Amino acid sequence: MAAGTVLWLHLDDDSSALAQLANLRNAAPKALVIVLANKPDNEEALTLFSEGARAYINAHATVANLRQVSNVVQAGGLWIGESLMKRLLVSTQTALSRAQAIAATPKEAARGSDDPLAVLTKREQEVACSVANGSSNKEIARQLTITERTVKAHIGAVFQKLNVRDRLQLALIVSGRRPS
Amino acid sequence: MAAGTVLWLHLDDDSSALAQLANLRNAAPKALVIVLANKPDNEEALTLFSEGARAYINAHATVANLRQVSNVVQAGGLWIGESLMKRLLVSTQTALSRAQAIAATPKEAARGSDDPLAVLTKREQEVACSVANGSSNKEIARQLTITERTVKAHIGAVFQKLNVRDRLQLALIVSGRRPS
DNA sequence: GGCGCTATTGGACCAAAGGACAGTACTGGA
DNA sequence: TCCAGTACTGTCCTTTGGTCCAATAGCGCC
Repeated sequence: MAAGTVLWLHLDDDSSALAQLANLRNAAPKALVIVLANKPDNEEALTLFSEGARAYINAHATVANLRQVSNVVQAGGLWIGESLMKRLLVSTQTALSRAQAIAATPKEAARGSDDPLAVLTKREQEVACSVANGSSNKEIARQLTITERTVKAHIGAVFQKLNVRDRLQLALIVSGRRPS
Repeated sequence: MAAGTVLWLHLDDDSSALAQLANLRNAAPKALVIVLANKPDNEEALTLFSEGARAYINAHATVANLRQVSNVVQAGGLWIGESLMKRLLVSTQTALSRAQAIAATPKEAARGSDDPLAVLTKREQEVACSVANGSSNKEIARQLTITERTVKAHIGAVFQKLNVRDRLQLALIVSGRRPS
């Protein structure tokens, strides 16, 4: 397999993305791998980039987009989707400050020193806390006297910002932060 | 300034690189900024990327290289030098694995005082722990090589025994906290 | 053998959760 | 004044989660 060859890896949802990429890169270490994900996820993207992926993109992207990505990768670049970019940079920041925190004060690192809820708006923090207390959307709606729909909107925003897929994972993050 | 315009920012060694970029991006928020550094530095690069730079490269690179980078950026890509890439990914990795470790440990928290899981059968404890780790029914089914249906059966039994109404409250209990 | 507990699965059914796509309204800057 | 961010609401639709009823099978025990 010559260097410069571009390979497209369409992720199979049924097994570990990392394993799939690792396999492929084992077989063709020098290929430039573009990963197509059915359900793009920031964490997954990071993991895959660290395994040597050169691009990570929604499998349902337009042909034009795919061609563009291919061009970038062939030219030696790294493709990070527009939407991913912003958040990736944010998380890179926190990852860095965390890494630094670990190096500086390993004691604090054990408890997660920075507040993951900091990126959330006031309202988002409210719903996030309620979710973490085990409330249902309906209950939260009643609590805050807003529609269940609005609760979902806030929760959806929180999921994106904290990069979790459901309320349970959100609860784990929030309660891990404040073991009261 | 139209989106898609590429700007080359040759860093002045005498003032803060971040400030220089911030200025430029203020003036042209939508431009794609390629940063040229006389003395490339990974830390600096990260800072600049988080400020919205699209590429960071040695100012003394060959013309061919610069053209290549330009192509990548114009196509919407991100250019990250080889060494930086490696470094960036490593720190991301450690942060990730740490986050995962935190997310995966609530199980142990429950082991200190009396274990509410004691009333559960072995299998029920297994699914309860998986639930508390944020896994979906489908994932648990795969993990234990049983049907999703069976997972539901176990979970239902757990709900009754622990007197909770859903997986989130179960997770909170297993994590050693009380749902309010 | 019969009883109870555990583990497993099926089908049907309904509620909750969450995404996609849109839209209105207010506010604090540049 | 225009713009970005925040808060809020709507509809449609798909996926998950959870419950009910029902069944088969292994295991230890009296």
